[in-house]
Amino acid sequence: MRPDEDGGHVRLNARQREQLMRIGTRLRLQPRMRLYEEGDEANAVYAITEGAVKSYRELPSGKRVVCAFLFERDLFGLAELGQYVNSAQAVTAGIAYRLPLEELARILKQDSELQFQFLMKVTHELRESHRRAVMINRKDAPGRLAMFIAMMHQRLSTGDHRVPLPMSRSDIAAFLGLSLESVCRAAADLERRNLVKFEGRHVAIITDPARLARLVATL
Amino acid sequence: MRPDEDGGHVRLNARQREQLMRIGTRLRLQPRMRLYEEGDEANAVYAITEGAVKSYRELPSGKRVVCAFLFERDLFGLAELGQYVNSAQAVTAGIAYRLPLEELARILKQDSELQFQFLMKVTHELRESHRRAVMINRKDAPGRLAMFIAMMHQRLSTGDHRVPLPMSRSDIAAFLGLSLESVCRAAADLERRNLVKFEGRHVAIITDPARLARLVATL
DNA sequence: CGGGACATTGAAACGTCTCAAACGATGTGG
DNA sequence: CCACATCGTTTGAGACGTTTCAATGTCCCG
Repeated sequence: MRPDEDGGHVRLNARQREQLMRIGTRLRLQPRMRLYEEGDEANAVYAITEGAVKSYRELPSGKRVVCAFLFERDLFGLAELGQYVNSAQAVTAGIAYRLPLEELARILKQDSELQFQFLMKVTHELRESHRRAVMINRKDAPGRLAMFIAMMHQRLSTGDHRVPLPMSRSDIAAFLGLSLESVCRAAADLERRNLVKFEGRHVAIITDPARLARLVATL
Repeated sequence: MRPDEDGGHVRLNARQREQLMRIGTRLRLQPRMRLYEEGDEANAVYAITEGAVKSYRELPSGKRVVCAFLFERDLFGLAELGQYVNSAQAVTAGIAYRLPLEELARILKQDSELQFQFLMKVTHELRESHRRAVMINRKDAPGRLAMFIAMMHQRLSTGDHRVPLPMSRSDIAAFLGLSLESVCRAAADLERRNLVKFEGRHVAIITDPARLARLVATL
């Protein structure tokens, strides 16, 4: 019952990939481009192959909660089958495939192996969501940000110690359940303690992996 | 592509239910009974038909984070396929079915309709997890507790305004990301404002549904 | 009846939030 | 080419609310 996994990322075989390509339409993502809005009728699922997307919820007060950041090989729009319950917006330029729900359902019912991969995928997202819950449980802003950076490092592994943070500080704040200002201060704090160094606003360099790891593990 | 849903709860047909019963073993849940531990090899999925279970993660510091409370018709143990990444413990007495992963996988591959129900179920859990994220985003303890009570009311609808809260205050705190004391104070606060009244520790009575709803919606 | 876990309440300390102001990059029009 | 407007970011100071620590109270089960 073990699928072809790689750090939680499901791998499709050539046939499956080709099958999806056939029903999907390629989408060129532009920064800030909206893919769907909360409340829209859900008629497609999306798969990213390049770039970054955020899934978020708009609150009556105008505040936002970012539920997840999605990157290459992620699937989204699946979490809500009648209507979308989140909105999705591109954070950077990139490429995504739009898979019409109708046809996708047909394929999934025929190819139980492929459907199983989808089940894996959602299961994995649920796991991620739980990790987020653990992260939010921390009370200290620097700790949360450290976990976030570690998470991004793991997800977007570059081999070295450079961690891309394509999203804005506000987005990070909306994801971590902090105010924008707290994120800034937390970043400054981590830098002051020589754990990470920021290169511009969208790259973090882990300067002391061991101590950062210790901070992350200090729950 | 719309499944037979009822407020997010997937309904299985008689054949499917019977199929699962055949491979499953009935489990009599006792309060505090452990179903599995984080790190154990995952060899079964569980379905509750009665009672309440919590899924939680133990942190190095000894603190706990409750990822979810599970009730009748919920499925759990699915979120982690190689090894369990959470622990699960019964909160009350009840009944659950243990579905061995091996046989379940066989059935799912044969019955793509049933597998689809499982996909729905996990998808629904992911949605729930997002709602939790929104709840945690609130900074005020009374607001969080109000949302929690509203959530429980919706999930365990009793028709009237009585809301069962089978779990302990600590569990609620571990779920909401608050300290035990804050939950108590929040409860006292809601009671002082005449929004809900507590009958013992495990029943909340919504005395002013309109104002409670307004507080819940004040995000 | 007593023990132990759970729950409640009080008082002080800490850290984030909010409000406000300055800073930096970016892009447009004079 | 520069002034200027705009957006996102950074930094500062005070207020608020939760956490923590500690003591007391309550329920449940042997």
